[in-house]
Amino acid sequence: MATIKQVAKHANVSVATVSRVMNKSGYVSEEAKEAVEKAIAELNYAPNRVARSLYKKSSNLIGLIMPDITNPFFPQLARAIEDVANQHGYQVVLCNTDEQLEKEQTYLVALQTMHVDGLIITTNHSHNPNYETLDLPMVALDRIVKAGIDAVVSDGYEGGKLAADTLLQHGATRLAHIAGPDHLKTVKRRTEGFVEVAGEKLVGMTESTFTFKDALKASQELFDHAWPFDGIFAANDVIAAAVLQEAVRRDIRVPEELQVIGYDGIELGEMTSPPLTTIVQPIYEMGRLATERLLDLIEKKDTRPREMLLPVTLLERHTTKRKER
Amino acid sequence: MATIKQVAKHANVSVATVSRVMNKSGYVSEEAKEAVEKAIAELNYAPNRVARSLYKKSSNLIGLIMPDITNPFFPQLARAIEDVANQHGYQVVLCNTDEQLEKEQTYLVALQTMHVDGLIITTNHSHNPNYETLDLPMVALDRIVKAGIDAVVSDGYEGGKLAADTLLQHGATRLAHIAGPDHLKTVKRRTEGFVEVAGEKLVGMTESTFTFKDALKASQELFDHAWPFDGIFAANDVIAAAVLQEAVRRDIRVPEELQVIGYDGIELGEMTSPPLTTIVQPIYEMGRLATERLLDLIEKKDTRPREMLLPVTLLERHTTKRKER
DNA sequence: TTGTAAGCGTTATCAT
DNA sequence: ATGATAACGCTTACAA
Repeated sequence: MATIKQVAKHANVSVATVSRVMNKSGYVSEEAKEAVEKAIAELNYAPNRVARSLYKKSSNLIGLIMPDITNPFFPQLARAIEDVANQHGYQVVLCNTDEQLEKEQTYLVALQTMHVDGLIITTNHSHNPNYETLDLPMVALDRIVKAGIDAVVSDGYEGGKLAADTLLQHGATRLAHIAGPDHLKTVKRRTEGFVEVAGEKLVGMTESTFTFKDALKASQELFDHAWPFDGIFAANDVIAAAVLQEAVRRDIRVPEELQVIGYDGIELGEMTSPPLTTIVQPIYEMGRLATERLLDLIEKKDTRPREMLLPVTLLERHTTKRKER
Repeated sequence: MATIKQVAKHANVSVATVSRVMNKSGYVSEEAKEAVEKAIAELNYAPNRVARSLYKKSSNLIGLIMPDITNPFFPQLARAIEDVANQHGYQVVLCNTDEQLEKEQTYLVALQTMHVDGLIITTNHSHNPNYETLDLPMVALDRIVKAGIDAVVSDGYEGGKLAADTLLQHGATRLAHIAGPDHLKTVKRRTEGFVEVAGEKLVGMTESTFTFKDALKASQELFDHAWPFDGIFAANDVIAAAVLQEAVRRDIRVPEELQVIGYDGIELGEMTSPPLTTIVQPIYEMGRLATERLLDLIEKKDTRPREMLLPVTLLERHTTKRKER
């Protein structure tokens, strides 16, 4: 790769002049400009971002810290983030923490020493002392790290209520629920909302992680102990898929005998049989918003509100009945 | 963040000495070493990777170029890559190209100017002139870029044959197939293998992209035009899921009336009803191998073979019958 | 064993 | 309008 020095020599000007035309800063004669541009083209020059980083203390890199890209909720988020970052000339460094504090810690210093300009974090360790001392622009996504750190999340509480409402309105009278991991506050909200409106109608409830295996086990337990119920809300779509699978194994007809509603709106829900009714979070939108917010923070345009609570919607596919009346 | 200069002052030595203890290079007295280590601890010093990059012309960054992380085949790959990269002190920057030559091009220069040490590419543009001129270590993954570039792929041809064999052995007599996009050579191999052993028994065949919507459309067409058949092989698991969904919509019992086999072995296959029998590629393994190979290339330990063809296995879940006899 | 200083490729200040 | 040059934080000859 050519350097600015070579370009300068080639164009018979100084490096300062080359820098000026690259950055459109300061005065430069038409003549010089043309010579430089010609040299740049001929040498196929592109400025060395590492050198620029060193001087400017800014790398146009953002760090993306998530539990596990393999969890089907995250790829869409990552995609959104990468899209808008890229549109603004930033690249993203991907980090999978498996929710382990130690990995998180290691990444944090790696990211810091490479001078990323900001961080997007999807993590639960609100108590992680690291984030407090860190003075990097950052925004939490789908999780709330702590007051004082920007966050974008969707309205799980409303989502839970919406799920219960829907089930009830579609004629269900005995409701069940599989909650998500207890330590995820944003997920817990879904359960709270659901329980709130389900009230007396709630006849069974258990908990599961977001892996399919665990979800299957939880489903089986629930069917064993709490059956019969005619409406069930799962804390995410993966769990809902497990419920569905277990239901067909038991020859329970969905939605005639049992209606099921998932949560998230990931593509998986489209692929089950029957296709899954679900509460959709605007996942891509969340990623987009978080990244735009981060970029604003980085560029010191610290304007918009600090926490964004996005609305959630019902997507009726075929695991709920067509609305009565 | 503290700099090496501050550490030096704090420890009453020169920056050279600090550098020596950081890198365990050259001589340094026990005394000095201790003083430096103490200073490092006290100032919480971590060397600036940008500065180091500039001097060493190596960033400990690797670029990961893939079509779309949102496609369920890729997250596992990305995870594997990130895992082994991380174990070796490298970070990965994620790039989604949507298979667009132009985006690919843009990323390539961005990555190059930030001095990534190597590239892992999952792309089809074998004719992309960019890769030829680029002199960066790189390995192609799941795709073959061109002779001369390292690649790790799995044995699609054997996979296709295995699928046909299995269907036949399990009593199917009228075979159908939905192929993947024509421009993906590694995917085409699956079709070739399948067709090879299906022979006369092949009664219907069509083609689809890897999006679920398209796959559903293709399935419907196939059912409309080629029915009846009692065994079908889909070029990947997403297409297989579409076939499954369409089959239940038509009240075709799987596997009694129709056996289906997918390809890839992604988690989705576990979540369908019934769970999908599939040809599994060792996805994580492929990512791991590719990355290890890349790291070897980067570190000039250019030893192992240049192309790796990984074996594929049959995972019998419930869309095929239990073996007869 | 240790320190001085050049150099990595930029940007920006300050003369001219 | 342009060119020298210091500075960014590090590594590594080379000298001492």
